[in-house]
Amino acid sequence: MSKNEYICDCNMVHEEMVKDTLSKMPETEILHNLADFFKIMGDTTRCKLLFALLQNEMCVCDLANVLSMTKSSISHQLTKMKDIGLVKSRKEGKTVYYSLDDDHISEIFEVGLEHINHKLEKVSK
Amino acid sequence: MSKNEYICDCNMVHEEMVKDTLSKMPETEILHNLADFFKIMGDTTRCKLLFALLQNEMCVCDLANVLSMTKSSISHQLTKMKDIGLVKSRKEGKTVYYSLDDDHISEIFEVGLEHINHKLEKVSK
DNA sequence: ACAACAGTTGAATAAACGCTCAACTGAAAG
DNA sequence: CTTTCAGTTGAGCGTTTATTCAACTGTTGT
Repeated sequence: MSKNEYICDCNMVHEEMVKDTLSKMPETEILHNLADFFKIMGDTTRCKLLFALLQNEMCVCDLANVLSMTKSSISHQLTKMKDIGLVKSRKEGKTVYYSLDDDHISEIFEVGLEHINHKLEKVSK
Repeated sequence: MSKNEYICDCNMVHEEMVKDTLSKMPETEILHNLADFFKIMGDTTRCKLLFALLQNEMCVCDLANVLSMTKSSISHQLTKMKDIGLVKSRKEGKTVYYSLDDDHISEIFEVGLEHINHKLEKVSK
């Protein structure tokens, strides 16, 4: 693999390491799904929804009141979260109850929260 | 807490649960930081960068070649990742080496990857 | 049959975001 | 001192995205 096979216009390249990393890189589809998954978690409104659903199964009205937002915007966000497999829903009469879909979700959410608290502690010292 | 204290225009509210959830809800600052943190992980380019740095410390040129992208766009993304505390850097002459900042990062990345693989397996069955 | 209400949906708008380009900084080598 | 090159930076462009608004669906109670 000669330097001119590389796309980027630079010479400071550790060839072996680059080759090795490329060989281990997961498929684009997987990385794309992973990024979409984190992207859905990457919004304050949806983080609040996740936290609420971490405590209890809740209906759209409950969530709208917890977040002080309209049913419409909550519903829009829940749809996205459901599409990506973060939450699931269950209908009971007129009411739709939402809950977390999978144990990985709460694990990731909590490790993330731990990380943030750890960072904030560091800053305050 | 009477129903007209709620902001949302609906009656189907489990008051106790809503009150309880509100009392446990982390500070806005924390949830905002958490969301920003996940948002930064929520991009295919940055997920690739994280995966690469999970293998080895690398310079901008290495990363540009691994991702087949310009140094400029890689540098822009690394700046964001550094701002949020995902990566750290070290200068050696003209070269800047980047690496993951914290063990939480690799943990969250790997649990996320596990989650995605788990989902994909389910679909293929 | 009809009113009331939980929830969904689509279009519209404004803000946020990623990549590109070009100019720039600063360290190393001649 | 000048050239070279790794890396950074800011403006500009097109795309994506969260919220709002209004209209709609479907279930319940009268």
